[in-house]
Parts: sequence; C-alpha cells; structure tokens
Amino acid sequence: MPDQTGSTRKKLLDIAQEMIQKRGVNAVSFQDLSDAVGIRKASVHHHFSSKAELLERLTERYVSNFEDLTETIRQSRANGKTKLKRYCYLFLETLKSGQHDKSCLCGMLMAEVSSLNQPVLKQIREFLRGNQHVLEEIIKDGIADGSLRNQTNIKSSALLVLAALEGGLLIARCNQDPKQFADLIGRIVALLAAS
Amino acid sequence: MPDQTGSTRKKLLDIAQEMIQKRGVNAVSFQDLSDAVGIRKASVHHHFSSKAELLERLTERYVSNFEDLTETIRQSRANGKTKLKRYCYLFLETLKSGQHDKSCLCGMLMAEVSSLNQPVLKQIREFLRGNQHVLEEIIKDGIADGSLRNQTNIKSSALLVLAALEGGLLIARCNQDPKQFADLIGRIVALLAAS
DNA sequence: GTCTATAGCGCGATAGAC
DNA sequence: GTCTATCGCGCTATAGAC
Repeated sequence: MPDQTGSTRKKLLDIAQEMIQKRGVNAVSFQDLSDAVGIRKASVHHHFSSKAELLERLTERYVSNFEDLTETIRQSRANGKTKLKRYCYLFLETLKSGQHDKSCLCGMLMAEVSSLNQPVLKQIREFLRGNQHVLEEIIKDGIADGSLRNQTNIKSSALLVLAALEGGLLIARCNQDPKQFADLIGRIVALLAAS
Repeated sequence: MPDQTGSTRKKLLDIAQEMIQKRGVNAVSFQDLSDAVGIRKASVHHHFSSKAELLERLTERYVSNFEDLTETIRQSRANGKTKLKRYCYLFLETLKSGQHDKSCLCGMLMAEVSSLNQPVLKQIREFLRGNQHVLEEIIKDGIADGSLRNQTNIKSSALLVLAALEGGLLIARCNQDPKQFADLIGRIVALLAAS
C-alpha cells in the first residue's frame, strides 16, 4: 500500500515534471510548485526533504515510466519499422502535449548536468543506456523482418536516433513548430528503412 | 576602432560563454564572472547594463563566429562528404575543448528557452536557420559531386544532422565520452554517404 | 573603469504551533 | 499534513566615491 501520504506528493511530482520539462530545473522553485498545488512553500519539505531529493524521485519515476512505454513497443507484434515509428512518436507526444513547450525531462537535465547530484546523474545515464538498448533491439527486429536496412553499426544507429530525437525536440520547441519535429521523424525512419 | 573600453569586456564575454556552455545560463551569475576575471561584481554592469544585455551580445558574437566557420567550410574545395565531416567536427571540437564538459552555446540556450528574451530567441532561431541552410548546401554539393547519396528530402536531412549533433553533444557530455560523439559523427556521414 | 555599500527580492531550508 | 515565521544566503541592479 504505497502512497499513504496522500495525493499531494503525486501532484507535486506531476507539476514539477511539467515545469522542469518546460523551463529546466534551475528555473523552477519550491514556491512555483507550492503555488501550483495550493499549499505553502514550507509544506513541500514534508513530502521531499530537499530539492535534490525531489529531483531524484522525479527522475526515478520518469525513467521507470519511459522504460515501460518503450518495452511495450519493443515487445509488440509490429515489424521493426513500425516499432521505430512508434518509439519516435513517444517524443512527438511530449512536444505536442500542453503548449508545445515541453521537452524530454532527461534531455532538459542533460543540459543542466552540472547542477545535478550523482544519484540523478546515474539515473539519466541509465535512461540513455536503456533507450539505446531498446533502439538496438528494434533495429535488429527490423533487419530480421526486412523492414529496415541491413547494417553493421547498430549501436551507432541507435545513438543517432536518440540524439536526433533529443536534439530535435529542443530545436522544434525553439521554433514552436511540432511539424518540423514530425518531418524529422519521417527522415529518421526513411533513412533506416529498407530500400 | 572598436573595443575602446579595453579587454575586460572581451574577457567577460569569453568567460560567460565558457561557463554557460558548461552550466547553462541560469547557473551562471555576475559573481561567477567577476570572480573569474578579477573585478568586482558591480563592475560588470559598466560593460553590460543587465544580464539580458550580456546574453544578447554573447549570442550575437557566437552566432556570427559560427557562421564564419561554417561558411568557410561550405566554400572550400573539398567534396560534399568531406565538408559534412568538417562541419560535424566543429561540434566535436566544442566537446573536446576544456574538460569535455562544454556543449554548443545555442543548444544550451534552447534548453533554457523560457528564460530568454525576444532578441536572444531571435538570434538562436537565426542560428538554427543558418545552420540548416549551410547543411542543405553541403548536401547538395555532395549529391552533385557523387560523394553523398541522392535524395529528395534535403531540408529534413539537414535538420536531422543538426538535431543529432545538438542532441549528441548533450548525450556524450552526460556520459563523459567524446568517443561516443565521434562514433555518432561517423554514423551520420555514413548514412548520408553514397553507397 | 573599478570600487564600496546597499537596496530589494527570491531562494532552499528549518523550527515549532496546530 | 499544513501552517506561520524566520534564518542565512545569493541574486540582479543601483548610487555614488575615487
């Protein structure tokens, strides 16, 4: 029976995630969070002893949720090319949610990496490693079923896809242009697709 | 005869650029800058009336310098594939300079876009537009000289390269692994190269 | 061009009442 | 679990002496 402390904790995590995805961790304060959920600033410390701890719990949850989503795609019955497309759409949905001003939480934290402690840094690296691995598996599936181009550098291709998605999110948000990001996804898939 | 105010202004711009590339704009203060150049915090305001103005001048200089570098590559005699490689190496040099902890200034600002004013935002979009354009020209050159793969979606390919480089910088820095970024460049070039 | 001094504010965090 | 009150600090920015 987790979460005996009620839903304020979840509300805090939810609003913290949204705000950090929009502004970055150094532009979000306890005051911002407490205002948004309707409690006082000091009360936030009842749920999270420090800003660092809040960030650890938040990253933990985000990485875990993302792993569930990607694992579902990986294990689906679709061919590799379709899985790759679905994987990319996870990032597009991030951008399209809200006012087209949200990026990947881990992408934001990667930019502000010098402000993070070791536990959070470790989780972000786990996020990167895990996503690269899922992409490798998807690409292998695609090669096996003939939907994706045969290639030897699967690891590098996976990195390329992940880097393009993270960078593309920042670029498309800066231009306030989700269509640009959709075009990017189309190009990623086309370049890896079988000819 | 510019710069009659002496070199303190340049030192401030230099150290501000380095620190923002490492930490992000919201993690760099006037105190940090004045400490680094050996003057008092209040004296910074003699050179830049506000933090926003400092950032405007800094972005101006960075985008202008980067345009010079990319234009030189574009107009060189090399074939398209070599130009593309050289273009990517500009980003690798950023990462390798210092302690492998610097990213592209505009990439950092894209993450913290909600903290920027309109003039700076405009310059970052100019950076993006300009780099996409240079990449388009390089790809066209490569198709014409036979070193790069023929394709119709040149605009999207240019975006893909830029997004992968910006995202790849953040990822490789997070993993403290410049070699990972070098691998990424290899994969980018290989995927666009003629078969 | 740099200095000291300070205003005014927001930050994360803590103590202790209810 | 939330509150009020407060501490100590860092921030951007300004005023005015040298």
